[in-house]
Amino acid sequence: MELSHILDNLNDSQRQAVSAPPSNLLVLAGAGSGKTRVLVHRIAWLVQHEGYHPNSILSVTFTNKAAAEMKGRIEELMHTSTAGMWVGTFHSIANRLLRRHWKEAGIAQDFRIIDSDDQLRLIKRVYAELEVDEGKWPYKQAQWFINGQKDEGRRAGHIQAPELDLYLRNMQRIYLAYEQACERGGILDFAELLLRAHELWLNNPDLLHHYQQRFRHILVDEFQDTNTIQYAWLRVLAGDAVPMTIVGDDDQSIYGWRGAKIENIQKFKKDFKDPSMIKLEQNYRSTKRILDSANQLIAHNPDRLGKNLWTEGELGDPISLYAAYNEHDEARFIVDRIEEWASQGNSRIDAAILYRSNAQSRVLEEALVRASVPYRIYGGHRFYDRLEIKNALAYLRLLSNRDDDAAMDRVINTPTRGIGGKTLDILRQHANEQNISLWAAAKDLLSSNSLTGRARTTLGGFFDLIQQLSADTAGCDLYEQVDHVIQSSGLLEHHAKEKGEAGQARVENLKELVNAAKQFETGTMPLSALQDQDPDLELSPLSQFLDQAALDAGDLQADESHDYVRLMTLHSAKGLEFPLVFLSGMEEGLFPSRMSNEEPDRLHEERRLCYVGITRAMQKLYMSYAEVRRLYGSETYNKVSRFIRELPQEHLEELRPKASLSIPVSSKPSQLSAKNNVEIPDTGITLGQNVRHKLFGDGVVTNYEGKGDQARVQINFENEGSKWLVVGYAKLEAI
DNA sequence: ACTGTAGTGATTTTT
DNA sequence: TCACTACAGT
Repeated sequence: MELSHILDNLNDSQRQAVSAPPSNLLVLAGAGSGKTRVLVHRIAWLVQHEGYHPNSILSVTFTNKAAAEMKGRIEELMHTSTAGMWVGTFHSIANRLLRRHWKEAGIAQDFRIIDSDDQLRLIKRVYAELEVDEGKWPYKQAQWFINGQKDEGRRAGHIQAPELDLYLRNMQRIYLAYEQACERGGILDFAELLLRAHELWLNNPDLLHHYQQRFRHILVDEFQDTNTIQYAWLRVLAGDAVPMTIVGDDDQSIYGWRGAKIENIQKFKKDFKDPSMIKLEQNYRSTKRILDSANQLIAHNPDRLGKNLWTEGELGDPISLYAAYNEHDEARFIVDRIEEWASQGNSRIDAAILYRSNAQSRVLEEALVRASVPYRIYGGHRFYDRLEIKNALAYLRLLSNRDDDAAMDRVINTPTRGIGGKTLDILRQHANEQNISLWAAAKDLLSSNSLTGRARTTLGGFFDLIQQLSADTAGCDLYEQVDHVIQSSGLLEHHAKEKGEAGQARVENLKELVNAAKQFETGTMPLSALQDQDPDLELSPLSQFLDQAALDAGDLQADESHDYVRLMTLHSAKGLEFPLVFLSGMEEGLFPSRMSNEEPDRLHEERRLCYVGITRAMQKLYMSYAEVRRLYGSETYNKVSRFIRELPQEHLEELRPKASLSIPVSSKPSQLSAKNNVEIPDTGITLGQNVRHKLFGDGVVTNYEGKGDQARVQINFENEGSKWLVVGYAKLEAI
């Protein structure tokens, strides 16, 4: 077979990685070094050169987006379908295994997956059941605890809680009751999928052996993001039988706070047999100055595997640093730069504004709106997370599995049908006492005539509604089922009644859900990246659709327009690239976050986050910080981020050179009026004078304060309307 | 069932 | 500051 297409157009290290013998291999892939390319080409190499059957390849990613991209590129390169290959996220692959082997895994055949929102609701119910005081032990803390334990592979029963450790004893109690509630409802949360998949191997040696025979090679993307249970799952599956190719970058590990173990990369080198390592250091994305800056920054971190990005490309522009007076000034500056860039014939889609925390987006958004610049904020609510969608899905879940308490809990009185708190209490108590699901409890109470009056009527009404919906939609197409459910349940009407535009939007979303169901069935799903149906399994379309909704974000396709700026957190920018990038809020306390100040490891992760941010930029990078920032209602005066100081100064261009207007002011901060015509000492500039600033244009000097090189001049700029703007160290010329 | 108010807490997020 | 929650009152 002609194989040149697999190895052509690769650089030396890429080619080495792709064509390495099929044994354990670690590919240390720097940002923008073509790691997906290497993974895809390696799969093609294994199949077309080493003669592996496509079915014997297992390729694991973290996000659906990455999995979808990989599938697409494999098909493009190999001109074959990826249908037989196992390419998916850890969670979707775990789900696929558990759907097949639910018996061996000891779970319900029709188990449903719940997201963290439903998980929290369930935990709240457990609290009520156990009469735990929420004030003492916040719900979120229990959720954090449970997920953390599962990520480490620990069950509630494994925990050794000393009698005096009240925290641990309480958490264990909650974890235990939560486990039971999940068991009762046939519910699996995200962490449980992974834990069960791991236990599946441990408890069923024959099954493990079967899959070790089946998979001849395992490939893992973003290995630095694996947590303990994911590593363990891979470790057991691979054993000494299945070689692995892992790709990762320790310098881009930014998810330690949610359990990712950066050391898993080093562990791989120790735990797996004869691993070889190849570094991909040639970068095809950024200019030399950007790469040099990133390299020098990350060099401040200890214990790196070590890697230096280089490029054959241009030196490029310096990194521009802007010291804004406050967050509004910063936002205005960024918007001005974008408009300047757009006016030079560039597209706004090529520009991204990145920030450390979501709270920062608001001011930026305001500035964009004021300047009528189109933008889109990334992150936040996923399609399947919206209230109305979750409600609709809960009805569908209940149709698929009556025992799904999380679903029942959500819709039993949505829309309101007069089932009051008292009735619910009775129902829950009965369910707990009998250790049965809410649905079973309702059935019990209704048939035993132990309810009276209104409670009986309303609960009976709900019971009949679900049965009726089920009967009505038997044999229907999926989309008809969805459509029927949102209408007959009264959900559509309920949301339509909501006042304002919100109601309208919700109705639209519900219609979009029907549409999504239609497209899901016909296999033309633009909402989705998943499409990970197991051809060997007979799962109802509804179940498949619900799995999809649980495991996939359902992100809408990018807009038709290519003229909007993108705003996102540094975390969600990982894996992306933009010609023009702004890193905003480069201040101590914000970035690095004050929460990371205590532990060195957390600070290192912040530094890696900055490294990720810098390496997103292809052509031009701006960084900015605000001297004063309003945060949580009070003004904070932050120092410039240490990360700025860690950059090579020769690649930095300060848009406000400090030296150009250093004002030795010995007097107290002044409140002098602009009319006074007082000279600011040693500057030759007087209050009331007209000045020109190279970025802001013309203005009037109206005040100064501070002393020494801390002095600030306050200038009222004409083009800023009546706004006051204080500019420190500004380069000014008199006009 | 809806509405008002007082209290609270506030990186980062995928599945 | 502000957005979200729990709870009390109608």
